[in-house]
Amino acid sequence: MKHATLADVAKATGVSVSLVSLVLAGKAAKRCSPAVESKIKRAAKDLGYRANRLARSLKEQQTRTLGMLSIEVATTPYAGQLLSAAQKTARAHDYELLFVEVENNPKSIEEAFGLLAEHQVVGTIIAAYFHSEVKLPKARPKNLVLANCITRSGSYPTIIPAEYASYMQSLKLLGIAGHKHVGLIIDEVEWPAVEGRTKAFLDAAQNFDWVRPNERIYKVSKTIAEHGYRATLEMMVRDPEITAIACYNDPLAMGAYQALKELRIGIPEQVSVVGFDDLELISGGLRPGLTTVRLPHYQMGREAVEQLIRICEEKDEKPMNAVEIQGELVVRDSVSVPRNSAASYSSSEDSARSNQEEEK
Amino acid sequence: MKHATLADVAKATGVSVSLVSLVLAGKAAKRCSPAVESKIKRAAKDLGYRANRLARSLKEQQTRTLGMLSIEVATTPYAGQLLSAAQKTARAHDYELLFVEVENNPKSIEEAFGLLAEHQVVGTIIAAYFHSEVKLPKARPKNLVLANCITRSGSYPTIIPAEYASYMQSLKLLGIAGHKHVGLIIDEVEWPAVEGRTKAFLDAAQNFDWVRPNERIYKVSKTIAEHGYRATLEMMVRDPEITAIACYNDPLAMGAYQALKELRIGIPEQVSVVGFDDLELISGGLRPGLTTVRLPHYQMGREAVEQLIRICEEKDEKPMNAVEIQGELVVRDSVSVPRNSAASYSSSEDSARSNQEEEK
DNA sequence: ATAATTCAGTCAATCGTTTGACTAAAAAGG
DNA sequence: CCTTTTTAGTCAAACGATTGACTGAATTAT
Repeated sequence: MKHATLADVAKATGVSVSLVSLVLAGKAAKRCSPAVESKIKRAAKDLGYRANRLARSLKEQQTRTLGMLSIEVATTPYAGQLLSAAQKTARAHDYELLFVEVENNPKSIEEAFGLLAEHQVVGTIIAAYFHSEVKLPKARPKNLVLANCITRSGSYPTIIPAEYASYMQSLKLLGIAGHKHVGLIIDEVEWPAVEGRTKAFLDAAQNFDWVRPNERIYKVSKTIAEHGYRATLEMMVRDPEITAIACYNDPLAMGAYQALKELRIGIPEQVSVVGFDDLELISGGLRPGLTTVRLPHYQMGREAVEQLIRICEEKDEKPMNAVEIQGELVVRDSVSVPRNSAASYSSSEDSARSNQEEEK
Repeated sequence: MKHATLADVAKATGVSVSLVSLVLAGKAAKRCSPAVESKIKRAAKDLGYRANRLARSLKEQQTRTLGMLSIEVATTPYAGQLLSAAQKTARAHDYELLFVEVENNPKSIEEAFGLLAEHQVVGTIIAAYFHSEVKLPKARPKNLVLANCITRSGSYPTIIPAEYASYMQSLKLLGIAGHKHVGLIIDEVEWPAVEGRTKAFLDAAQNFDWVRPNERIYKVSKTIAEHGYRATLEMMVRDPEITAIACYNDPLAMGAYQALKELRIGIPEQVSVVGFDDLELISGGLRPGLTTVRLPHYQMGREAVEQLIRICEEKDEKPMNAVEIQGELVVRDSVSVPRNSAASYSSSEDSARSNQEEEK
């Protein structure tokens, strides 16, 4: 059963297609008598009339569809946030989202661009799941916004997390609490995110007079719990003065917890821990709850789409280049003031006290 | 700069629009000389011609767009899998995915249906992020497939996880290992998933002669680590004979780990643990690695789209109703044979041995 | 009474693509 | 040489919605 068209409504009402179109679009100013108008509206409703957007867009030479290019986005926990925000925001402006997943290479992206072109999208968002760099093909659509990624092959409006400022929030918390011996566990690969957070660490160290910060940066090859565990073990044995561990992300912090618990080091009584990302599953699931920073994936999705729509509708006077969105410090229970003295940690169980304290 | 159209290519080549269309569609059988044909193809390439799908679909009275209705899907870690699979599968068949997120109520779904109708989608998938029930509005699109959810308001092709069989795999592992005292931590809400997994537990109990299974089901109001922690604490204190804990999902298992570690109960030497879902962040991050079951989100997405396309193209002889997809047992290190004797657990630290053993 | 204006609509072209029907010229057949 | 067939194309209608230009009747103004 095909959908009702304007012609169907017109026939049912006994008027011309034009009039039905005008009335349903609310543009029948003085062209239609109230009686006929309501008759048309009734018939449209009865027939379940829905405008055919293909036809409309063809005539208007303009769709209301946005392309959403996701770079391998779909397999990560954050992905949904951004996508969800993008879709809802688009919807709120009466735009639709054509979702395409691509790989992070110019060829795959070019192919997707072509597809989107066939669908006459008016604008395109490229979103990555972690703050990364993307290489674009030579042929590019005209309205393009980047979310959570950057590119050197051109200058486009870009929405990225404020790595430095966001991370600084949790580091400041450590600094204010009085920590002087802080270790950092971070990815060895020089992502933009790594750069910003490392700089934040070093600046915080300077501001708060942290001791030997450069020697206390532990690099890992994968930012997963396992590596956080190993790095923490190494850190605490080599450098028992440390009273706080800043982790590049929550999975690393999860590993840090495991190492600290194994060493019978109380969190946060003996060592404070901060993470990054606020993966609720981890940060909310750990005991004690992990103090971390929530990255604004939802806002990034929203901002990106709003920006894109502004560009598409040419409401944008001066297209800005990169907007940084600040994360939000989520305070749970993994940070306290530093303990007084340095302990000597080995695998011995001299201080199982910490766990006792937790239980009371 | 508008896109090149058939007319542009025709003008550039000096032939009619029809011929260009025919040639580019490969339907110019005996209607075109080889010379002209290659001239047309050249011009099309040079101009970067891309067919306008709106116009094509309008003419053909048929799009190649599928609607993807996600029920609050986008905020969960699994979401991406399903979505990614769906998009890639659609792409592989030259279909596009129009992504819309909805709430799980008939009104929101009806609104989305309307939108999709305007875009003339040929088929629709409704996907939920956990195996749940959805209520549909009266008005429904004709080609509809459900993924990871069921409905009582009609009969549609449905792709759902095989809860019973999937969960049974991990329970069987416990049974074969020789466990007789197994506890279950499960959601108190009667989702389809809860039903299937509870039945699997009871059947496994029967098959393997587990002791008092009915008394060993612990219900939680939220399936998060915190509640798994509390349930495990209660379970182990009230019922110290237990040698294995089956958890409804991985976050609960994460909580179980925390409780067991706090009680100084070694995993898996003293108590084995199994989870469900295989949230890599948790299952791969815990120490020891959590043995769990991976739900086939990727396959569900793929199957759903393939099924839908088959229906749309009417290749489907007898439309099947519900297809259950089996999960995959992921064996890590949280299961071993049961310890010999029941210990008495309190918060005392008599058996810190377990942790020692792990480290050697 | 006539002209001007308003009212209540209709007409027709257009967007880009597809495709069955048509045609003019060339080639083949008798 | 005339007919038939093939080759190499063109024509035109259609899909559904939009909208400026138009029209015929009724109302108002002069």
